[in-house]
Amino acid sequence: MKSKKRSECPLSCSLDLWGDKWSLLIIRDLMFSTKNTYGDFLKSAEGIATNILASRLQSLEESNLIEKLMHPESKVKGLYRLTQKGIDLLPILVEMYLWSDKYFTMPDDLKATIEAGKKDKDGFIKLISERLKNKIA
Amino acid sequence: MKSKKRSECPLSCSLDLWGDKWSLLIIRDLMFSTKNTYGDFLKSAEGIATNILASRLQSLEESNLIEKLMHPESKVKGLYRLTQKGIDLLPILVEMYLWSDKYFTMPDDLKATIEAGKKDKDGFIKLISERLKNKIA
DNA sequence: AAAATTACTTGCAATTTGCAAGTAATCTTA
DNA sequence: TAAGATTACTTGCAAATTGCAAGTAATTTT
Repeated sequence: MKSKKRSECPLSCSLDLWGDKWSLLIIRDLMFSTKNTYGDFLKSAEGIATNILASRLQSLEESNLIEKLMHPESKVKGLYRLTQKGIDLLPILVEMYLWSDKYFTMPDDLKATIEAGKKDKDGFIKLISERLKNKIA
Repeated sequence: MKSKKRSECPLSCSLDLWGDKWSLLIIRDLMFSTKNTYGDFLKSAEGIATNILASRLQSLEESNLIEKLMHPESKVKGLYRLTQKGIDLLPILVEMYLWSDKYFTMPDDLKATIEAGKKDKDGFIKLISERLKNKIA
């Protein structure tokens, strides 16, 4: 949460906001799955600790990458979603997936999606981006 | 250095390799500047600590993102350079710069470069990529 | 009204970071 | 050629962060 920037380098500034081992995984969940609550994120395969999750949600919100809303179905739950600033991280995530595809073995359930992103990157980004934008509107 | 993967998710696996606050800054230096020694990296604006630098150089080398060679001018110095695997991170860094350009103020000395990357992304990536590949060859 | 869910918070041990000082192997200079 | 300067690390230790196990508090369900 406290994070003064280490330099004026934009890359370094970006890393100050979301350059840790967990933040981008939350962004990923919001971007490519239907997860949008605290409990949803907890269930992700990496097994984030509850306190870390709370702290990351807070800092991502402070950085305006995500926002927290009332959950329409429950007063206990919150509902998180990406802001435009968060949606704009999509091209970075896509490039990360494409890099991964080259150097890791891809789980079967992701192969088709990656393949789509590889064949028509701009189209793929636009598609996902629009889908996310509709959630905001 | 010890880092078993948290899940099979390629994004998470990538973050396990270089998803910390320092690794990508070393990659950045190797990619966009002429820095290539331990001392060079130390001088970067962010002020990395000597032990962290040593530890990151080691883990990046273990992940085959960089390699350490003899320095042609001195036996004391080492010379680090990107491997092809490291060079392939370029599109990710470029997207990070483009995102930054939208949400941070860009230092003057970077504006021209970013502008080039924005106008012709693929051309820009190819140019830098070739330049780096020549160092390997 | 009691039990279960959901979203956190708290306490604490273990790991990682950051800082200041070494150290060791070259190089440079007088 | 001996003394000092460079370069690349390593070490020790305090401070910060992480990870885990237990709470807690506000709903929701039964």
